[in-house]
Amino acid sequence: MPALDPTDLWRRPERSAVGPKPEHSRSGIATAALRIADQEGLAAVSIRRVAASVGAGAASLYRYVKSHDELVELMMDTVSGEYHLEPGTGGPLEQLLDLAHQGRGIMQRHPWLAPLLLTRPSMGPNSLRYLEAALTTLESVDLPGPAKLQTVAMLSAITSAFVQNEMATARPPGPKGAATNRGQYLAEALKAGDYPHLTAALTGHSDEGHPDEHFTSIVTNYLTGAGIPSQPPD
Amino acid sequence: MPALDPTDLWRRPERSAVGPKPEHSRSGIATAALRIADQEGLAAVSIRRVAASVGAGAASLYRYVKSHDELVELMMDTVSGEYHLEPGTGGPLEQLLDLAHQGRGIMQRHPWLAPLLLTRPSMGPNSLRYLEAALTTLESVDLPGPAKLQTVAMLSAITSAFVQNEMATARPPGPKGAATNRGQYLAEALKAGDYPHLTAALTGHSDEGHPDEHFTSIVTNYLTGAGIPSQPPD
DNA sequence: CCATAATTGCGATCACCGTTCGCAATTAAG
DNA sequence: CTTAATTGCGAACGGTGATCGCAATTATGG
Repeated sequence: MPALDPTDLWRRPERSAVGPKPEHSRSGIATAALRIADQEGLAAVSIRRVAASVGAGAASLYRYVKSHDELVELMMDTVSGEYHLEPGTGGPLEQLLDLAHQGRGIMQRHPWLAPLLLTRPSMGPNSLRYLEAALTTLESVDLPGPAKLQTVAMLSAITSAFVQNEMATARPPGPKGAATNRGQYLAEALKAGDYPHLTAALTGHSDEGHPDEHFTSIVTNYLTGAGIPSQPPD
Repeated sequence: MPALDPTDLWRRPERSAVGPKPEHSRSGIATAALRIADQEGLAAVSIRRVAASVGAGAASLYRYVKSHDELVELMMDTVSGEYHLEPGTGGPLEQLLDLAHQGRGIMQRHPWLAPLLLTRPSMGPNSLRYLEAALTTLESVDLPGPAKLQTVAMLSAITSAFVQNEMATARPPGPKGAATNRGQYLAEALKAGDYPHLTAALTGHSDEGHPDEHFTSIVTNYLTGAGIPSQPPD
């Protein structure tokens, strides 16, 4: 009976017919929540915090959003609006590649996004618009519908995975030579003599080229393997 | 100053020299936490819940684990122990493919694992053993150390992404014809006429073959593109 | 013009969470 | 046998998501 599905958010009108005018709005709440999440992480996005940030009482937020999950759903759909979805040029592969790069940019701007994207795909209007655009890209490709969906989903998944890996690898801003706890422990473990290959792999100094090209090659590889052509068939 | 790094767990001895014998153990706590997470989801794994499950007071758990994060780290490393890491046969690609399949199995057995794996890689002994095995697989491959690490990390990432996508797609156990909320909303949105390609893609009945083969082809594709050979060079 | 009905804002409150503190009880070492 | 460390844990603190009830506000129908 209870509305546990955050997707219910999109079935409710933002404002109903009668009653006092709301002092706030979904978009206002969304941008406030976004600012907090971008700066302090998703964990800092609590109902009370967001409410205070827009100048409302804690309980008032529930007039705009039925649950914390719905708030997150709102945030996800809002950032989905950052895609530029003009028709685009090039073959299906090139267009999907462009979408993937855009997605990577969005996930980098909003570090909390990538993990969520895999666990709970959003179904808001902006997210659906993105999906539609991605599928439009595959219009000329001869593949069953579900396969196209799968491909687009895996594209997002790979992008998310890449970005998360990118972020986990990125060394935290430690300007001083202060050894991190993690590093200290690792050093101990390696000194013990087990894990010889791990030691070797970590010892070799990091030569990792430009991550942009790396990302491009991974995605291209996947799409090619999935049967997405670079040029539309004639 | 505070030990915020969950990795600190592995630097502490399980039992110290003096004092009364502990009534519980890390592994006991881990298995209790695992049972709860597997059955009711990671959100149900609270300190109090796990403590009660092993017959201890809530505050007592902190004698074994310094924080909730460490408890999760303990859980992750424990399931990492489910890998079978015998040397294995075949070329590097085949061996990595086998590890990926094992990983998929583990993530399916423990649905809470996949999302965590990307966000917070574990560094416990079992996790390191896995990493070592994966790198041993690449012994004969001529690639710089960091590149090998990247490859192994992306392999886990892709596997996690695939499993999460798999689970999100899997229809929840709705035996009756009861339309889910999500479905209802989607139907409405599609009926509006926007999203024609999405509609088409969803209308086409799902013909998705065996997901095992799909997974194999995706991973093989990635590994091949990453320069991992099927047979060791002579 | 006014009464009605719906809706908003929100203080108070509930249950639960992670975490800390202080203390009695237990144990190994000197 | 004394000492020092360690365990188990009840109680408490601050924060969380969520609910309830009520006063204030508003568009609509009579």
